[in-house]
Amino acid sequence: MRWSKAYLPTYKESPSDAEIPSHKLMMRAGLIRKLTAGVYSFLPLGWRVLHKIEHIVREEMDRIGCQEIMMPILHPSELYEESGRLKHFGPELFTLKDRRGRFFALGPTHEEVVTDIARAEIKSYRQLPQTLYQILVKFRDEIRPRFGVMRAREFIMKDAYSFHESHESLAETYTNMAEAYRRTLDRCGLENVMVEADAGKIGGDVNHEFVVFAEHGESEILICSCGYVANSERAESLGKPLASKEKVQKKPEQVSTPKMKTVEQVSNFLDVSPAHLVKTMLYKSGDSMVAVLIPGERTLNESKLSKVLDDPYVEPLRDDDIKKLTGAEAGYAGPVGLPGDTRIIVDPTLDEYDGMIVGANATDAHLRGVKMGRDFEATERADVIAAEEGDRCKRCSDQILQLRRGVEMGHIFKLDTKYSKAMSATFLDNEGKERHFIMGCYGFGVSRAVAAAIEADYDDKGIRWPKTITPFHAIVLPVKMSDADTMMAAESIYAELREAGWDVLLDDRDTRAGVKFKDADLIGIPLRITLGERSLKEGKVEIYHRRDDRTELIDREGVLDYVREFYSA
RNA sequence: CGGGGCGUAGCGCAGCCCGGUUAGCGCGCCUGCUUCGGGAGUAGGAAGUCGGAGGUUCAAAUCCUCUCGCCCCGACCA
Repeated sequence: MRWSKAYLPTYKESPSDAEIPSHKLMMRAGLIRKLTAGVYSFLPLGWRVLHKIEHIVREEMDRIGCQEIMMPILHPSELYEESGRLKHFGPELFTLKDRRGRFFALGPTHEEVVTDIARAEIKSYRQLPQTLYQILVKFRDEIRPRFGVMRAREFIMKDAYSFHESHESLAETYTNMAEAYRRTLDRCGLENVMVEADAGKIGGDVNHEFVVFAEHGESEILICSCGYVANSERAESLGKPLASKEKVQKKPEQVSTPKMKTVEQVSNFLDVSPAHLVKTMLYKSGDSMVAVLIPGERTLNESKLSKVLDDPYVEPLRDDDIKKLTGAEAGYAGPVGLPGDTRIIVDPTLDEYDGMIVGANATDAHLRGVKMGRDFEATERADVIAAEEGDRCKRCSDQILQLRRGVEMGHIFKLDTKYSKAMSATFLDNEGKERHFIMGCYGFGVSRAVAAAIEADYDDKGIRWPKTITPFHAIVLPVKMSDADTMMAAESIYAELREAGWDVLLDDRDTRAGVKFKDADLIGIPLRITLGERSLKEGKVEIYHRRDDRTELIDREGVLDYVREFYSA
């Protein structure tokens, strides 16, 4: 491609609405342009990178026997009523009406559609297993789209779905898929890790995320040197060691804590560390009331609580309901003397406590020296706190968890029969019995990967593409456009590399060399072939390595071999 | 959805509080001359519904009301 003829606009400055490096650089280097919040066009440079990633994804999917298809974007809303996901997705689903007033959704993922396809054709266990995939634009009306294509409302995703007669078969595909994801990310040059994750709206139990390490990623990963690694939404830990303990008293002592509602206020007021306090958080699950007890300085992980209660719709009590249940204003709830049918869930980190300070279920009062098992009974003991950096690892119990940030690039799920049951998708097994498909689904964020690759490696000059997904393998930069020999060399190297199948960008713009150098750095092509008057006279050209910021002089004749060697390494 | 911020030329911004004639600056863009290996200099030039609608006023980018859009923070901390 000749830059003089190409649609490759670059900016010196970042648009003011871009926050993180990848977003700024994608705008500055002319990869994308925003249409409206969370909706982007890909310009030629961005589109090339997207294609290269898609290509790698296809190869890895095909390698493990997946078959590519293309499903519609427009989905009749009845499908979501059937699967029960209408309310799960809620406002995140983009919906529209046709001229007759019938409702449709723009596909956020395709479990429903693919299950509808499978139930029509797959009738026998002999046709199983099957794995279908597609690379298609997806729509989700995100609460808060941000960071450019990193969290967009319209984005490109590879989604695969597998159908099985047995859990063993699913497990095999699941393992293959995990391996394919790891290979895909490795081939894209992205340092990644597979972690246990939270299932979110897709459902199912077993699921793993593939996270690419990046400073500005939205995912938090907790890692232990013993090998334990998990998403912070799901990670388990033993908390931090207690510095001091509250003494148990003969019977709970009621202390006056006027207007002291937060843990911070109460612990300051009583002059004890927040770890002495036990936070009582009140929830409603169906018709039953739930009190959750966790250490004062900890955060409750609602997703864990949902799982413990087996209820995706758990919600915190509102202030007036708190008053009804405890008889006190919000801020003074405690486990002692709650109505008998209240479920009391206690986090295991509280086992280490002797006494506790808890709300008194009376406005402006707390109880000191409370003992669990004597003053109140726990209904259940379950891990519900959010793990944090610095916690003791639950797996090995003597190492400390470290935090690393990253971008969620892939997410794979064992769905079991969640969708096949909801949508009555069945086949006959070898005994002639009707059974529901056992399913898996596997998503990969293709457009997000473009941003993640930039996020994972850039410098103050611009992007540094990994070799495998770079939009161009080399950029040819003639320094002096008015010099005939320079231009002749530029044209011949450009032609030579192109004929050999390399993607080459020729910067034939009639502009100053400095501008070209800056732009070349910005768009991050791994190899720059600089053609200068002096070195050309000696039959040499300069090769500049973007990643290492290093220049080499080589013979003009050796260019093709040099490029070939660079990319085969 | 709650809170905060911002909409002025393709991009980055000033002007607004305290209303006043042709609305500025930098980058970019066009033309000429000089320059030419790390975002050139110079002379000239094009480009704006001041997000939109309504209002106040002799007069509105500026004040008031409504509205649309964009960005950030939050949406468990009792």
